[in-house]
Amino acid sequence: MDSVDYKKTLNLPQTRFSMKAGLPQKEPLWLEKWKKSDLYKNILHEREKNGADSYTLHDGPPYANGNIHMGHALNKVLKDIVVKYQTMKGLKAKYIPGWDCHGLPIEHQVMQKLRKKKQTKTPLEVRALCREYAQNFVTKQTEEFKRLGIWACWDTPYLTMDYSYEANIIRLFGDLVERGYVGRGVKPVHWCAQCETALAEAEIEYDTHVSSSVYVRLKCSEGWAEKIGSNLSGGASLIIWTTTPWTLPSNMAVAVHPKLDYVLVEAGGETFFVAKDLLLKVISVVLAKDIDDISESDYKVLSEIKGSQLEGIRYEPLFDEYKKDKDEASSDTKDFSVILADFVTAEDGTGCVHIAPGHGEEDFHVAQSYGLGLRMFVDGRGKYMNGAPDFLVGKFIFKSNEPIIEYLETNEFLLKKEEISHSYPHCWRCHKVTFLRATEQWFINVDHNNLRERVLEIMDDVKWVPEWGFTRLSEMVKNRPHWCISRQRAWGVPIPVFYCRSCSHTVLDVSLIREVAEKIDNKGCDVWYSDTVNELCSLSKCEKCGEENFDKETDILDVWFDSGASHYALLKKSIDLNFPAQLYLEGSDQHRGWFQSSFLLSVAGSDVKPFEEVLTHGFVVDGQGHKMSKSVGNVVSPQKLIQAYGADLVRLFVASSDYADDIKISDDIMRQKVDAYRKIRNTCRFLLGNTFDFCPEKDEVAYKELTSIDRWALSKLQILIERSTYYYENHLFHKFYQEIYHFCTTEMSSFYFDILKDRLYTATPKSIERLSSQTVMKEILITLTRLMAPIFVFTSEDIWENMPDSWKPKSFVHEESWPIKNDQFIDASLEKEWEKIHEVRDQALKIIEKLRADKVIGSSLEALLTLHLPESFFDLFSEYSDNLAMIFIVSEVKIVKDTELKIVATKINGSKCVRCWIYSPSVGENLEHIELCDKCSTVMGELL
RNA sequence: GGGCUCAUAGCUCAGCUGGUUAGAGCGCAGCCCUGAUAAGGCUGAGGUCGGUAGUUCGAAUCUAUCUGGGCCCA
Repeated sequence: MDSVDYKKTLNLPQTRFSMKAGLPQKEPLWLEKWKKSDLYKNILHEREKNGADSYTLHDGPPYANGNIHMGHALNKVLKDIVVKYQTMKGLKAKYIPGWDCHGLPIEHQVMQKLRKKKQTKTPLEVRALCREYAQNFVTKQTEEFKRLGIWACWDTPYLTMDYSYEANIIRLFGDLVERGYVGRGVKPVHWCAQCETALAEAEIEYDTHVSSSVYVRLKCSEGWAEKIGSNLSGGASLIIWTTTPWTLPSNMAVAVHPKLDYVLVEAGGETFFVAKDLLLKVISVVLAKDIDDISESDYKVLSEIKGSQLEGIRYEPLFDEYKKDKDEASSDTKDFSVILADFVTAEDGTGCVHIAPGHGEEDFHVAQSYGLGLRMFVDGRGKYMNGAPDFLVGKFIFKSNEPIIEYLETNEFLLKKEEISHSYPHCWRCHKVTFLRATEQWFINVDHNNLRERVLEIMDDVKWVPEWGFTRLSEMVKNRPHWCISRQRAWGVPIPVFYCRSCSHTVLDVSLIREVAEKIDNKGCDVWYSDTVNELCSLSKCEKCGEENFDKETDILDVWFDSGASHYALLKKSIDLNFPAQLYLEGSDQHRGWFQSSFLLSVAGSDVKPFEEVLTHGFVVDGQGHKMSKSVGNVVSPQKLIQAYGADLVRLFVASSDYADDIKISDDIMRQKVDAYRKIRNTCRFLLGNTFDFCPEKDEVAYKELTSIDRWALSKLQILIERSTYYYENHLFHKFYQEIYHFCTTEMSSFYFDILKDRLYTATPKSIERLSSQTVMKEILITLTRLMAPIFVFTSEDIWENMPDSWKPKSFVHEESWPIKNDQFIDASLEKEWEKIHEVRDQALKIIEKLRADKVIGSSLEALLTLHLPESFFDLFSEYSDNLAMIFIVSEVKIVKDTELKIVATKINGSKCVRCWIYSPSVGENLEHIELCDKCSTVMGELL
C-alpha cells in the first residue's frame, strides 16, 4: 500500500515570526507605531494616574555639534536600558534629554563659516547664528537618538540656550554671589594684540617663528651660601635662558626642579648654579667657547646639590625699578627667589627657569602656589604700560627685545644671545604672533566656606559605579585650582556684572542679578547685549562715586557652569523629577567635566549632592583597543551599524559589553553579536512556533499536573528572573546578557527543546504532555520577551506581535510589567535530579558520538542505550524509565544496576516508525498503520 | 611627567576574601540531522592568566617594577 503522508498529522511549528530579522527595514515601522500611539507619554500618564514614584535619570547634555558617534550611542543606550527597566518596574521614569548649546566649538564653527565676514558681525549677530547652528544639531541628534529606539521627552528637551534655562544659570550664579563664592582675580590667557582680544586654545594656530633667545645672569643676594650650607664667600649667580626677553620685566622668580642635580661651578671668573646635565653647554656659553674645546681645567665644580636645596636663594632684580619692591617685601615673601617646580627639565636652557607669572600658564600656577606677586605691564594692544621700566613704556612688546637686550648688555647681565626658530602660537584670524597676558577674570573660590572639603565629604555619600569613580573625582577636586568661570567670547551666558564708567567700581549685586534673570527669562541672554543697563535692571547710581554711567561685563560664563547648573535649572524646577536625581550616567571624561561641575555647583548653591548614584562607562575603541580617530581611519559610526545590522544590534553590542572598561568594536565583534542575536531570536521563534495553537484559558495545565521536565524548566525560569532582576538592578547588563544567552542556548535550545520535540510534534495536539510543555513554553516566552525588552526594544515588540492575542493584556511589550519570580515554582530537589540526569546524558552523548564516528549510526535515534547505574542513580532513573528514551533522544534505554556507572550504546534492531522516526519492535504490528509504532498508531486513532 | 584605570583562549565574558590538572559560550575543525532548515544537535582542538622580580608550603588572584592601551590633566 502507498505510504500515508503522516507528516500532515504532526504538530509542526507554525509562526509568522520570521527567522531573518530584517531590522534595518523593520525597525522604523515600530518607531512609527510607538509614535502613533504616543507610547512613552501614555505610559508616563498612566504611572502618574497610579501615583507611581518617580525615577530620575538625569541626562548629561551632549554638545549640540555634529552627528552622533559611538560614544553617544553607548551612553544613550545604557540610559535607555535603565529607563525602560525602571518603567517596567512600574516607576515613573521621566527622561528629559538635554543639550549643551553654548560655547566655543559652536562659535568657532560659525566664525569659520563666516570667513572674512566675521570681522563685521556684532555679538548679537554671531549669537543668532550660533543659536541656529546649535538648534540644527539638536534636531539632527534627536532623530539619530530616536532611531536607536531611545525613549525620552523629545518634544520637551532642555537646552542650555533656552531662555528659562539661561535665566536659571543667572539665578544660580546669583545664589553663589550671595553665598560669597564669586570673586575676581587674574589669570594668563592667550592674547592677540592685533585683534585686541583673548583667544581660546582652539583659536591658536602653531607656526614657526624666529625668536631672540638670551642667557641672562641674575646675581644672588647675600646669604646664598648659607642656604646651601656652604662656607663659600663672594658672589654667585643664577643663569637663566629665555626665548621671550620682553617678559623679563615681569620676572618674579627662578624655578628649579627639586629632584634634579645641580652644581655650583666656577668658570671664567664667574660662579654660577646650573643643572648638572647642562653644565658643559652653559660653560660654553659663559666662556664663549665651543663645547668640544672645553677642557677640565676650564672650570671647577665647587659644590653639588639637589634642586630642592636651592629653594629660597634670593637674587637681585634685573631692573632698578623693582629693587625697591624687593627691599620692601617682607622676608617671608618669595618674590625674586628660587622656587621649585616639577615642569623644569634638563633638556634645554640651564635648568634654572625664568618665571613670569603674568605671561605663562605654568609660571602662573607655580607662582600662585608660592603666593608670589604678579607683574603684568602689557596692555591689550601689546604695549608696555606704566610700571614697566621707563625705557619700555609705550613700546610694543614684540619690538622691545632689542632695547631690553641692550639694557642687559650695558648692565652686564647678558651672557649670550642667539636667534632660534621654533613653533610658536599665532592668532587664527590675523595670523600674527600671540602671547600670554594675565587679565582679570571671574572665579569661583572652591575653598570659600570649605567648599572643597564639604564636596569631598558629601561625595562619600554617593554610590559610585565602578567604585574608583570616587577616587578619581576626589583626586581631581583635591588638586583643582579655583574655578575660572570667565570666557572672553560671545556665545554664552553673560556674567551679570556692571562697572562704573567713572570710577571703575565693580557692581556685583545679587538683587540686580536677579532682576537681570527676569529679563533673560523672557527674552534670552541677548538682552544683555541689546538692552541698556537701565533697561536691564534698576542700577542707577554708583554707590562709590555717584555717577550714573555703567559698562556691562563682556565675559561670558564657562560652559561647564551652564551644564553644571542643570540640577538647578531642571531637577529643582520640575515636580516630575527628583532632586537629587537617582542616577547620573556618563563617560569617564565627565569626572573632570559634568560630574564635577554639577557637584561643585550643587554643594555651593544648596549644600547637597545632585545625585544619589553615578555610573561611569569607558570609551568605545577599535578592535585593537586604540581610540578612534578620523586620521587613523578606524572610526565606526552608529549610523553605519544601524544601516547594516539594525539598532537592536547596536543595543546588544552595548548591553553585552562590560562598560567599566573601554569597549572594543570591530567587524569581528559585530559578527559575533549578530550570531548571538540570531540564536536568541531562534529560541523565541521555536517557542512561538510550538505554542501557536495554545489557548491559555482552555489549555493551561495546573502546576501539579506538569511533567517533571516542564517543572524543571519552570524552576530554571524563576532563577533566570531572579538573576536578571539583580543584574538590571545593579546595571550589570553584560552579565544579564551572558545569563539569558546561556539560558537560551544551553538550557533551552540544546536540552529542553531538543527533548521536547518528540512530544510536541508527535503527540496528540491536546494531550496532557503536549499541553504541559506548552503551558511552560508560553510562560518562558512571555518572560524572556519581557526580560530582554529593555535591550531588544524592537525585537521584543516583534515577538510580542506574533504571540496569540489571547495571551497578552497589553498591545506593546513595553507596557508590560517586569517579571516577578514565583518561589512556588522553584524546586531545588527537582533541579538536582535533572542535574544528575544531565550528567549521565553528557556521558551518553560521547558514547553515541563514537558510534556515529564509526559510521555505525547516523541519527541518535538509531541507537539503543544500556545504562549500568550505581545504586544512587538507579532509583532515580527507574522513576524516569518511561521518559528515558525521550531524554536521551534514542529509541530505547535499558537500565541495569551495577557497581559503577557505565554506558553502552549499540545500533538498535527493529524498524523505524515513519511518523515519529523512533525504532520500535512494534512497527508493523498495527495493520491499519503498518508503518507506525504503537504509540503513533494510538495517536492516529485519537486524531480520527 | 601626574591622577584614575585596564590587560585571562581568535572574540565576548566567569574566576569571591591566594589552595586540586584555569571555566563558559561564540568562532574554528570534524561529524550528524533534514519535521526550528540561510535552522537544530554532537564531538574536538585552542590559554606558560601582558613581561619580570618578590611575599608564601602554594598566586591568574597579594607586593614591586616594566611593557602596552584608555580617560583626564600638565
